[in-house]
Amino acid sequence: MYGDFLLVKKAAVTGKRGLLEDLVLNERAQLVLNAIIENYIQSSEPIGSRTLSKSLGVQLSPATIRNIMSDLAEMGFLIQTHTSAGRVPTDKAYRFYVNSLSTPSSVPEQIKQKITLVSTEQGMQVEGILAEAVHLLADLTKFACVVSTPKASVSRLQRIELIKISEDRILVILVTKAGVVRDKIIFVTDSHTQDFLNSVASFLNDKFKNHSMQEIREKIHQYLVDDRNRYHDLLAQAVRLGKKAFELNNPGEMLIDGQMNLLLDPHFDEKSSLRSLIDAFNQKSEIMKILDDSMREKGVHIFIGIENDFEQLQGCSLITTSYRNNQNVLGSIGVVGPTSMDYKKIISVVEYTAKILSETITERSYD
Amino acid sequence: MYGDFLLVKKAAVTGKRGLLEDLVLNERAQLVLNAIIENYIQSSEPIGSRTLSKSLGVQLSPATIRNIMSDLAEMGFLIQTHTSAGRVPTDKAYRFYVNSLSTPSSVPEQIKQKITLVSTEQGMQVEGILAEAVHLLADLTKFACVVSTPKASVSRLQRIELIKISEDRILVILVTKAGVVRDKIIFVTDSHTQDFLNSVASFLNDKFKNHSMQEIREKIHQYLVDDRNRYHDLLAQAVRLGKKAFELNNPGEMLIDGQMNLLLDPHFDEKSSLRSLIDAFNQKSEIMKILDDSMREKGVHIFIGIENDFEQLQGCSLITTSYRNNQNVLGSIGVVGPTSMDYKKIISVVEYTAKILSETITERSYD
DNA sequence: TATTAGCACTACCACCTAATGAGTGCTAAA
DNA sequence: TTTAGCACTCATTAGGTGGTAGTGCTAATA
Repeated sequence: MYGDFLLVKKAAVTGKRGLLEDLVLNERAQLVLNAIIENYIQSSEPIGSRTLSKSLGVQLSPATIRNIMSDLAEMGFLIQTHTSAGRVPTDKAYRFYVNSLSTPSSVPEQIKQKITLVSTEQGMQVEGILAEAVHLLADLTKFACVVSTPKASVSRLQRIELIKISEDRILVILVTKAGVVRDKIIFVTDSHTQDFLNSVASFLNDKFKNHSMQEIREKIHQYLVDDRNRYHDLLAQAVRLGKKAFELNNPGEMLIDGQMNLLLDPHFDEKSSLRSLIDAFNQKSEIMKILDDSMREKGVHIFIGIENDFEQLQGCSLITTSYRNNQNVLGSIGVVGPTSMDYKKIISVVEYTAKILSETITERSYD
Repeated sequence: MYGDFLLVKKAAVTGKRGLLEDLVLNERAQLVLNAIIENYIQSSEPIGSRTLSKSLGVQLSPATIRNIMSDLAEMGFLIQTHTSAGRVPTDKAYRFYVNSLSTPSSVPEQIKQKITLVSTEQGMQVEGILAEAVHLLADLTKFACVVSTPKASVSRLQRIELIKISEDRILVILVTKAGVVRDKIIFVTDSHTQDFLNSVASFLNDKFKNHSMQEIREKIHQYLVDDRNRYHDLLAQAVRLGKKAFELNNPGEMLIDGQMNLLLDPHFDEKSSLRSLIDAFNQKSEIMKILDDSMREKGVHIFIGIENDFEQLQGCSLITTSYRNNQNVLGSIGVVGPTSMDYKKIISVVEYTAKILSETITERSYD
């Protein structure tokens, strides 16, 4: 049994002796593993010991590499598609590889220039900018890309408008500080004049401007709990309409671009793996969930293959990060691609795109 | 030479003797051609004389059918992939087939029920309904589907709002009778108070409510041509702001759904034909143009293969039709699929979906 | 004259086989 | 511990075969 000689107690490395909580590979094994992964990312073909021996910087014979590879396979970092084939990295290997990427590689100047292009048009609003960003990202990465639109709930109110549509319908328009305009219809039992609605809107604007939707909902709830008879008619009506107007509205949208890119990727050429991806995209909610989660914590989030909770996504990797204005985190943007994607490159491109996106949206915010 | 015996002078058929403007196939040739097309639509495999002889209603020997097929091939209705293969319909054949579909086949009750599902949610706005419709259509047809969002220009004004964002930025919100809310930022050189903007908005609303955007632009232009000194300040400012506010805004969006469906279709399994389709979808403008065109004329529009002006689309067929509210034609909805699609079915589904979509949107309109 | 039967021919396809080659694991030597 | 050497495995490829679904042509038939 070789096996063990590749392992170094993490305790020894970190200096915390005796803790033994995890194990890491020795230097040479790492070298080989990384080389395999990077080769495979490039070629998409199983890597054999001979080819690796040549391309590897260090002088190692194929036989030695075979020994190392054999051990790595036993530890679950590599698998063979069949006995006499080269080896292919597992999800575990990619995880190891990604974790070992300490310094985020910088984005090439050429790509930076392309990303700066976002938002040349002056009048463009948030949704347009997002669409442009996700399209750009899809173009740069050649994978499928997604972006979640800002959640209204976290943003602060800039203004509310109430527009009478018919006797029982009122169009509510909410403008948030983040620059997002949302509209919805509410139904009422008794009819109001437009003048009256204007007064109500004016009242709500005075009262709630600059408050977050969450706060507003809470305050309205408070009013309702209080004895409503204490209030004069306008206020009572305002509160009642306000409750409906600020009710939790659309759960947030998601824009997708570049799905078709996946078709051209050699890793998805068997139709079976595509089918599940199609399902994943059709049923937006799961991807949405991942994007939502990645809003909560700063930085780039990476989900590799089986790490995804959603089964349909376990054949691919997601790289997401949040975007924000100067006040709040607004949403997430991300890439969906094969587990064998070029993590180094994609991570940096996603990160940089999100940065530029944040800057652009901050510029357009209404503060 | 057989050839000619299949042809009947159209003149003879229509009764206009001597005109000779076009030629049509004789009855039996039509029968065979239609059978080939319908078989091919089902099986996606070249059709041979023997199989056809069996499946054909009329009693005809394979040899006879071969003669007919040979002539049809010579006339450009059929091609062979190789010498000893069965025959496959050309775009010309599909065109003939589609033209001969006189009575639009009715939609099966089962599918009708699914289509009625559109718009269960009460508060949903136009864009949401469109998204639902295009998703539904993609699901029913198993092809890629597109829908263009309503052009603001044709619709009538319900209301305009002007919201001060910063000293030099004003958020314009346009609500149309069709139920579409559009927003954009305009830039101004001198600052206004929100109260002033309210007056301007109120003025514009009084003046222009129920007028089409086109009319409004013309009227504003008229004001500007007139000596502007004749007007008092509010009006002058209103006109100036109004001009910017009603300027031709976004060229209209397009929603796409079900692109991935095309991957599963046997006709697109060679990557080459997919590539051009990906381009077509990335460069939305061309498909948009087709949708725009199909708004101008009533009914279902069918573009088969090479009939498409846009080269990237010449490998597939488009079926589009417009949707409307009770006032105006608003946009188009359509399907993009292989040239060998089941035209009979797809046409009827597109038509019916557009009908239901129109009804739903009319219901939600603000008139 | 239109239709059909018969026949020679073609080319794809599925199947087999053998050769090739890239890869492995193991063992023994350095 | 590393490496060279060797036997082995298995996917891939090329060549060859028979079968089959198709054609075109010709001559006989209704």
